Amino acid sequence: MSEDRTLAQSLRVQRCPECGSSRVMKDSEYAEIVCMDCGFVIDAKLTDRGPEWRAFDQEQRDKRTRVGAPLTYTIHDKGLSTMIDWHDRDVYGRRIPADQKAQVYRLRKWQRRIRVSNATERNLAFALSEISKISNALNLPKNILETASVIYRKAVRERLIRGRSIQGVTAAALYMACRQCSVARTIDEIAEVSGVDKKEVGRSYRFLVKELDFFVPPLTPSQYITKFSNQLAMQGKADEIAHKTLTSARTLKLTSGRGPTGIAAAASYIASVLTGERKTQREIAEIAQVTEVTIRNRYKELVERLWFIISL
DNA sequence: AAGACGAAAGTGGTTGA
DNA sequence: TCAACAACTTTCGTCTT
Repeated sequence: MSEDRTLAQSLRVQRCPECGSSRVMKDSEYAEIVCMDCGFVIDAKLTDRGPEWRAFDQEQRDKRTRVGAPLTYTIHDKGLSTMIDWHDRDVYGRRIPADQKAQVYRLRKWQRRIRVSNATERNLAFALSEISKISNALNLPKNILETASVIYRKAVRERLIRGRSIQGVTAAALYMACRQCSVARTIDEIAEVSGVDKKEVGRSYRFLVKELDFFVPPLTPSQYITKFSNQLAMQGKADEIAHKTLTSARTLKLTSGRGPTGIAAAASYIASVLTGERKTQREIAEIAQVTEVTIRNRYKELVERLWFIISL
């Protein structure tokens, strides 16, 4: 009974948080819940972590509990590592008799060999550590790391890594994960910390999107606005105004075809002026990675069309 | 003197023949 | 594959605060 309930709870996802579609499907082969309309990966680890037994008293609980680290996709064997340590001692700390030492040594050797057995495993182990490194450097949340790991595993399974640099693909997978989770990070930032050429990251990214048949929702300026106001240390009020400016701009069709960073930067600039905590164009340009000229152009367009809305 | 403004030329990526 | 194209950048001179 409780088994059914916990499973149902873990699968109770009715709507895609990204596009609101109710066509949500469980892809058990890849252990994902995926939105059928926009491709958003709603949940990537369909492991039922709840206990599949019931315990009526402490004794039963102790008896039935099994202990283990949670599964993670960020370690090449999903965290299911067993290591035989190098002490020649048994579980009670007693020395192992000489005639068994050779056997323990052999076991240890094979354990090591099995863990990272072939080239694919080594590749995976290296790539996943690389992903962790980059995501740590960028202070990315853990779910991004997991998503990126899943994407990379998928790429490996589809044999897409051949002929491509591991670093390039890891960076691309991470960028993809950011996009999937609506975390505004530019290719530049990822290229910077991963030490991979920006073009290479972009190429790999496009390749992955095409081959894995992913639909990646386009980055919206509003995601950048949140990021910018954080970096500019602006107050919530300014953030709010910037978002409002943006929605008006969208209804006036001023956003299509324009780079989202430029629009977000301009909206942030307008907000900074309106709230009185004025930031220079250069400051914002620096953070937004666009030029002052672009901010000025967007700003001009926005003000021309929006001033009457604001004055109303 | 710093910041804002805008013109003009240059750059990298996309599109359509 | 190539030219046309729009968005964006770089550069630089001028105006404003």
